Amino acid sequence: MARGSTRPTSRDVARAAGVSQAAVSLVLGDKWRGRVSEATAARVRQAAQDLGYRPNLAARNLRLGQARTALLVVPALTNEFFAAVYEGAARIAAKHGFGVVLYPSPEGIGPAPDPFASARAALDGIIASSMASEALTEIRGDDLPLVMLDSDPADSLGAATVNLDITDGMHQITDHLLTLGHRRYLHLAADIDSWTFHVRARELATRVGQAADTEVRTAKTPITIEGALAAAENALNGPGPRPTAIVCDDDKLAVGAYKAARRLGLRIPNDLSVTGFDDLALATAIEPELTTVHLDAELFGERGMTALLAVLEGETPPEGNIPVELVVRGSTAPPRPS
Amino acid sequence: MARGSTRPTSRDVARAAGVSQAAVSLVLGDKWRGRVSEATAARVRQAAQDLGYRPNLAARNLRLGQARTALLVVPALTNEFFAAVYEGAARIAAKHGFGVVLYPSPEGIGPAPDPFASARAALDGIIASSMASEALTEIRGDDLPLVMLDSDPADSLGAATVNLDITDGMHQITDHLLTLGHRRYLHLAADIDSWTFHVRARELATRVGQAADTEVRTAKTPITIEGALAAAENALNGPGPRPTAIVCDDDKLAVGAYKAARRLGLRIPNDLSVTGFDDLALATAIEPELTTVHLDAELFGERGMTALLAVLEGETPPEGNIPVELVVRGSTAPPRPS
DNA sequence: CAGCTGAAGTTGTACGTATAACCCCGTCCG
DNA sequence: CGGACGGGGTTATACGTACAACTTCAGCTG
Repeated sequence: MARGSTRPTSRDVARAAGVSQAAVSLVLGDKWRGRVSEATAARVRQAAQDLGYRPNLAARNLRLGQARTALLVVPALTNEFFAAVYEGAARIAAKHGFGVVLYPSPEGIGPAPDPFASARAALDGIIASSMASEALTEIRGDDLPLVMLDSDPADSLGAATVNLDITDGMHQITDHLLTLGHRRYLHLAADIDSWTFHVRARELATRVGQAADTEVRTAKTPITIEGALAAAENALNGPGPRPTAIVCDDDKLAVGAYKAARRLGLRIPNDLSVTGFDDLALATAIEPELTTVHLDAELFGERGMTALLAVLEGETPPEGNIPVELVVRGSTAPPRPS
Repeated sequence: MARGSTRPTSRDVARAAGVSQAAVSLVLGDKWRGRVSEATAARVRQAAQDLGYRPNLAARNLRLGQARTALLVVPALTNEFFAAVYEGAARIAAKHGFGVVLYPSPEGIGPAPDPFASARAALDGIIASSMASEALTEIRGDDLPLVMLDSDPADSLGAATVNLDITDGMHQITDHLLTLGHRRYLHLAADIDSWTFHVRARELATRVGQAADTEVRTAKTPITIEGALAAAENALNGPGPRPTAIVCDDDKLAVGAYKAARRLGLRIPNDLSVTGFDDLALATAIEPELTTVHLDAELFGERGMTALLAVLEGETPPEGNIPVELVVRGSTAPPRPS
C-alpha cells in the first residue's frame, strides 16, 4: 500500500507558511475572520496550494464525529431507474458537502462477509429504495437515521418515507384505457412481494372493477423480458375471450408483452393495447412507442436525500407524494369492435 | 446531527468484558492467537455483540493510513454499461474489504464546489472509465494510484490501462457484413473525442477498405436516439447509391437507425442491415433483435479493480485485452440484389 | 532455586484534524 | 498610567483505533 511519499498534512502546510497547525485549520476551514490576518491567511492558502495539500478525510471525520456520507441501498443499479435515483440523491448530497455511497442490494454484491464490512464507510444515514426492511436491519447499525423510498408509509417503523404517487399513476392508466373502451384486461404483474406492486395490483383491480362488464386477469412473472413473454403468451392463449389490453407493472415487462403479441400475430395497438410503468429509455426505443407512466427518478432521489438531511438536522422531513404523469404514445388505441 | 446516544466504542466493549481496549482490538481484529485466551476472546465477542458495537471506520482508516476505498469515475451511471462496470468493480472490491465510491463525471454532478469536496471520501486509488485525463487531474491528488479503463494505452501517462478488445469487435462486425456481401456502409459515429470511438472508426475504415469496391460514409451524432435518427435519415437520403448496412458505434444509435429506416420505409434486415455495439438490454428489446458486439461490462469492472489492487500492492497489473464477441441476431442479412 | 520462556494480558502512543482555552501585545479609555 | 479590550495568533487536547513495547506470573529446566 506504499503511497510513494506520504501526503502532506496540515502540519506540513503550517511549517511551510511559518504558522501553527491550528492556524492552517482555521484558515482552510474558513473560520478565521478576526482570528488571523488577511496576509497570513493568504500565505497559508498559498502554501497549501503549493504542497498540493488535501485534508485527510478520515481524520476530519473522526474529529467531527460525522462522515458526511449517506448510504443508498438499491435493488440493482443496472436498472436505469435506480441509477437515476442515485444521481438525484448525489446531486443534493454534493450541495451539502455530503457523499453518497452505494449498496446495490444483498443480491448484487452478496451479504457483507463479516459484520464489519457492512459498515464499510462511516455513515450518517441510510436511504433505502424498494427494500424489505429485514435486509436493512443488518446494515443499519442500531439507530442510523433512515429514509425509505417506495415503501408502505403505514409500517415503516418510524422512518421517514418518500413515495411517488403510484396510486394516481395507476388511476391515470386505467382511466385512459377505460375511456378508450377496454373491458378485458390482462395484468402482467411483477412477481415480487413489494409495496409498490401491491398498490398497483390493488388500484388496477378496484378502479377497473368500478366500471361495468369488466374483467381483470393476472399473470405473474419475474421482471425479465423472457419471463414476461412467456407469461403474456400463456395468458393470451388462455380460455375465454382474449383481453384487449395488457397493463404491465413495468416497462421491461411491456417489452415481453410486445414479443408475445408478435408471436401470436397480434398488432399493437390495433389488436392489443399495452401500457408500461416507469418510462425508461426502452419505452421510446420499441415500436410502437410505449404508453407509460413517467416517473421522475432523479427527483425521487433528490427528495430522498432532502428528507435524510432534514432528519439529520432534527427537523421533520416534508410530506407529500411526488406526482407522476401518464405519457400517451403509440401502444394504446380503442379495442377492435368485436 | 444528533445521533441520540453515541455509538459504543471499543473502550465500552472493553469495560463490559472486563479487559483493556487493546485486547478488544486484538480479538476483533483477529490477531489474538497466542495473545489472548480463548475464553476472554469469547467474552469480548459476546460483549461486542451485546452492545451492538461497530468499529469507527474513520478512526480505523486514520490509524491505518488507508481508506480501503476506491473511486470509480464514469461518464454516466444511467448508462447500463457503466452501472455494470460498477457492479463488477464493487464485487471484487468487497472481496478484498474495499469499498467503491462513485464520481459520475463532471457533467452529471458538476465540478466539486471547492478543491476539497473532490476528495470527499478518503481514497486509496482511482479507476477512471472512458474519461479524458484533464478532468481527472483535478480529482486525483498528486500521485493517487490510477487505473484507466477504455483509454489509449499509448498515452496513459504511466497509469495502468484495462481495455476491451474493441479492435477485434470491429473486425468481427466488418467480417460478418463483408461475408454477407455488403459493399456500401454508413458509419453512425458517436460525436465524442474518445479513444474507443477513434479506434472503431479507424478499424472500420481500414478493414472495409481492404475489400474491393467498398465505400464507407460517416455520419456523426451525439449518443441519443433522436440525434441518431436525424443523422441516419439525413445520410440515407444523401446522394448516390444508398448504403446497405449501417454500422453503429453503440446500441443506442442503432435504435435511431431503426427509426430512420422505418420512416424511409426500409425493412430491417431485408432492405438494410444494422449493427450495434455493447449489447445492452435495448438490443433484444427492439424488433428485429439487434446484431451487436457483446461486451462483458462486469468483467471489465472486475479487471479494473483487480488492476488497481495490484498497483496498490506494488505489483504490475496483468496485461491483455478482454475478449468481445459478435452476437448475430436478426438485424443483419445479405443485401438485396440490385 | 536462579533464570528462562511463553501465555495472557496491559500501557502507551500515533495517526491528522478541529477547536477550546490560553497568551501576548498594542491601543484606548477613564 | 493602570487596566480593559480585541486582534492575531499558539498550545493543548480529544476523537477511536491498531499495534509496538512492556509487564506479570506460572511452569519448567539445569
